[in-house]
Parts: sequence; structure tokens; C-alpha cells
Amino acid sequence: MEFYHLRSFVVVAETKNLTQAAKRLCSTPPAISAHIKTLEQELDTALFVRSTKGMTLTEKGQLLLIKAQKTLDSAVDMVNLAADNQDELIGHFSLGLNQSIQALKGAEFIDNISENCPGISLQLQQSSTGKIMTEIQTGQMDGGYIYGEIPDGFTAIEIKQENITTIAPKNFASEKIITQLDLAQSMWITMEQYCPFDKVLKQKLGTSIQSKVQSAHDQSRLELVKNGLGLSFIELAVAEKEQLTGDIQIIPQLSFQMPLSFVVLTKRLNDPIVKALIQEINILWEAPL
Amino acid sequence: MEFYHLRSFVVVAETKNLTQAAKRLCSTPPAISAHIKTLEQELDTALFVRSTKGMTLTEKGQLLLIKAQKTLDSAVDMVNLAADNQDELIGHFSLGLNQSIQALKGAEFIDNISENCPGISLQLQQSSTGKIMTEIQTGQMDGGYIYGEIPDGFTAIEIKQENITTIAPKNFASEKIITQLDLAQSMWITMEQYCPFDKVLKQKLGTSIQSKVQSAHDQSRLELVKNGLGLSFIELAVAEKEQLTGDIQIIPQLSFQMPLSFVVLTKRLNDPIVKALIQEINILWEAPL
DNA sequence: CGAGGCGTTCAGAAATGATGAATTTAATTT
DNA sequence: AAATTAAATTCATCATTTCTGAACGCCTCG
Repeated sequence: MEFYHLRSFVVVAETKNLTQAAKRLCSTPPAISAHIKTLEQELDTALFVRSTKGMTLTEKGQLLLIKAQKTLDSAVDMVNLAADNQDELIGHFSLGLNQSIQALKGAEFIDNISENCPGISLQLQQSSTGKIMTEIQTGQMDGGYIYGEIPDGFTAIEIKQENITTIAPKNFASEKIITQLDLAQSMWITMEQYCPFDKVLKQKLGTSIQSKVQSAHDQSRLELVKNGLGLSFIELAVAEKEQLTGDIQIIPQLSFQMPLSFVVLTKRLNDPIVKALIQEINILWEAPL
Repeated sequence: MEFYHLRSFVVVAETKNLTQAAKRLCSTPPAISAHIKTLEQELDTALFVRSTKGMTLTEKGQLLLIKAQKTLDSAVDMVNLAADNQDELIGHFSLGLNQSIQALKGAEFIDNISENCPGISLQLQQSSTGKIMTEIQTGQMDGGYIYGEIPDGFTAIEIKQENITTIAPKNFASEKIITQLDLAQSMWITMEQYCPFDKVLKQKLGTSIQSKVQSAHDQSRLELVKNGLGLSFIELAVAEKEQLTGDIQIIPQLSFQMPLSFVVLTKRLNDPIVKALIQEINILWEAPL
């Protein structure tokens, strides 16, 4: 049994699909299949049930998965310790941004990193809260900015409370008083499938919102609202600027604050690169250590 | 980095000697050397300082060794879990005996094992407390019987308190009253370098005992005492039987009790084979679970 | 100063793992 | 009912890694 067996085991368990797992591991299905098979023989235990839909863990597989993850974590821990106190950090960090680069001080951040951690190469990736979370969880991304609550397994640094407001097309209910029911029954342009604003609105409107169009891109949502396709959310400052041009209206009843946080996987807190990045994030947003 | 790198790392750290490590790993020095080298490159850290005497850990190596051991333990944990609740246990157990097979109910034990755990093959190894402890620690032996205190890292089942007495040649101080000083200054035939009886005697006689001959074998010590080479310890029952033949005398002033225990490595308590063996030991000595 | 340990280097040999095409299976679609 | 799709697996071949045994260099010890 070697580490690559465990890695394959864990990834196949996550993806429930050998083909995808092979892709994620930069390998091919036959190779990963052989890993699993070898592991099963060595442990003398069936880890997965195969079907044409994919591979799902057996009960014993679920138990063993936890142990396998612990073992891999332990190995990562060792590698991290080795990298600690090394003269220069060398590595790569993929950072997810759920807002514009300007809003998240991207340029300043890059400057700081290349100044303080010249060995770390940085990749900024424009994305959305939901995608950022899943990509961090699968290891495709190392950290990022997200809105809303912090899921289990993540560690967060709260950057600020963002003022969010609702915007509507200029002519939306222009002649009557806008009721909560109006808002609840309207069509919304949400940000993504699992939108952190959704929960807030459920609390406020007592119902889930209906949405047929999603866009994680601020400017796109703004454009869609302008074209009368529905309501959406946007940062207050942006909304106010746009209101001046006169194509939208702000619905102040539905304003709220939403925490913006920088998050990484808790299990990676010992990674020296993650440590360094967290320090830089703290510097960037002027929060004390 | 794979498991075999860590295994080599740990064993070399233990033996401080690449050649011995290679033997213990059933491999060759160049192979193990390459493992260490690869690991050092991958971790970008010197793990050992090489000298003509052998290999000793660097400071960082000492830190990393702990992590490496944890990782390997974690993997063993997983394998153990996999083997748990398996229909039939299959494996091998090397058992160290510090007394005669009869005294430790060897035959009955073998019977029980082959009855209750037919998949486990057993190897009995006549040895001494000290050797058994070191061999268990290095993994060459899986468990065994020892006298005296239980060292760190071991888990023990106390079997009984053995009555030990001192025997002397027939003509030893036959005409005078034997004083403690006489005993302390006499030549002793001890059992081994690190003799568990030594401590007891230190307490009783207030000094360490001098010994030029060691033998872990009861009958050999008996023979040497008979030939007037010095004093020694032996189980009371054996001594009394021998006294009848008239070649030795018992020195009842120096009798004491010594715990006899079955021990295994604590870290191996989760090993299903170890679990099974412990159960059998409990049955053998009629101790409740 | 020579013998014996010890770790390392090196070239060839052996073992292992990866790959891509073909196969199998079963669910889904036409 | 047939065709299609998506999934895992098998297999022969290829590429890579790893192991081995001999030779080497270094140091210590008698």
C-alpha cells in the first residue's frame, strides 16, 4: 500500500466516478481502477460498489475512507513541517475572487506578495461564492473570498460587512407601493445555484425566491435588471452610482449586510504557504494578527 | 513521497545505521540510501548527518521523524480497521518466552490458538526479558512474557507474581551466618545485561551486584551454581526441587516476588491479531476480560 | 599502515505502473 | 426493440521507477 493508492481512494470516493477522479489526478481510468483494485485486495475488503452510474462506497469503505484521509492529512502535516522555517517559501496559490479585482484590492495584494513572498506565484480567479467554496474543497483552489456563512471545514477571516441592496428595473411597480409579496413573487436574477443571499431573503420574505437566470457577474446582473428581466442584488455603492444614470431603481426595503470573508480549508492551516497568505491578507485589510 | 520512504526513514533513524536498516527492511543499502536521499530532496531538508560510524538525525530530522511515525501509525490503523471483523484472522505472531514452555503453558496455548484462531500461525521463541523487550520494540517480535516493570510504550497483562529465591552452592558460607554484606560481595550469575532482578537486589542489599557470567536459561544458571561459580536467582518451586538432590542451598533471606506479565506494544493494541492473542492470553490464565 | 565498517555511486536488470484501444455492462434514448 | 451512451474493466505494450551487486571513497581503529 502506498500513498497513491490512498489518494486515488479518496478522490474516487469524493467524485463517485472513476473517470472524473482520473482527470482530477491527472491520470487515466485504468490506472486509478488498478489502484483501487490493489487496495481492495490488500485490505481484503470491497471498498466500492461499481455500477454503470459510477462508484459508491461500501459501508466498510466509508469507515476506511476516514482513516485514509487521516493518513494523507498526516503526511501533508509532515511535509508542511518540513517546509516551515525554510529560508524562502516556494509554491503557488490559486485565489478565488467573488468580486472585482479592484474591490478586493487585487493589485495591491499582488504587489505585497511579490514583495514579501517572491517565491510564491499567485493565480487570481474571478468566480462566485459557491464555485469558490467547492473548488477550495476539492483542492482546485487554495483560498478565496466568499459571501455569507462559513461552511464546516473552512477557516475565515472576515474582511468587512458589505452593504448589499436590491435593484429593480426603472419601471418596476412604479405606480404602487411595493409590498413584500410583490418582491417575493417577482422574478429574480440570482448569482448562482446556491446563493448566499437566498437565505437572507428567505428570512425577510418568508419564502424562497424564484429565479430563472443566474449570473455571478455584477455587471451582467446589472444589465439584465436594466432590461427589465427581474430584480437582483448588488453592492450598495455600485447601485447608487448606477441609479444616477437612471436605468434602475434601488429598493431600500431589501437592503442588508453580508459578511465578506477570506477563507481557506482548516486542514490546510499548517501549510506554510497558506500561513504566509493569511498573513498577507491580514496586512492587506489592516487587521491585526 | 511514498510509504516506503517513510518506513526507511524511521528504520534508519532507529538503527542509526543504513546497513542494518537495509537488513531489517529486507533490502540493500543502496536502495535505502536512495529512499532517504529522495525524501531529503522532496522535503528539501537534511534528515541525517552521515559519518563513517553511521547516520544520525539532524534536529529537523528528529521533528520530522515523529510526523513520519504518526503517518505510518495512521496507515497501520487503517489496515487494522480493515482486518477487523473479518471472518477469519490470518497472520503470524511471534511470541517471546522468558521461561520454560511448560511454565508458560505453551502447549495449551498452542492448542487454544489452533482451535480458536486457525488462521494465525504462532512462533514461540525462548528468550529473556531484556531481549524480548527490545525485539518487541523493534518489531522483530510481536509480544512476550517479561519479568518486572512495564516499560513505556508497552501494555501488559499481569499473569502472576512469581516467587523467586536465591540459590547458592552447597558449600557457600556453610559455617557462618550469612550477612547481607556476604551476599552483596559475592559473585552473581545474573540473567542478562539489564536484569530486572538487579533493581530488587539493589533495594535489598543497597548496592549493585557484581556479575561476570550471565545466562537467561534457568537450567544453565542452576548448573553454574552447582559448580560453585556464584549465586543466582531461580523460581522457588524449581529451587526446592533441586534442594532435595542436595547440590544447592536456598538462601531464604533473599526471596521476593516478581511480576510476570504478557506484554505487547501499546501502539499495536488495535491490530486484530494482537487483539485476538490478548484474548487468548486472558483465557489461558483464566483472567476475566 | 592495513583491515573493516559504512555510505555512496553506477550500470544493468527486474519490477512496477501507465497508457490507449478494445470489451463489457447496464441504463437511457430513439 | 434497437441504438446510444456512459461507465468500469481488460489486455498488450510501453515507459518509468526501483532494486541489485560490484566497485569506490572515506574514516576509524588496532
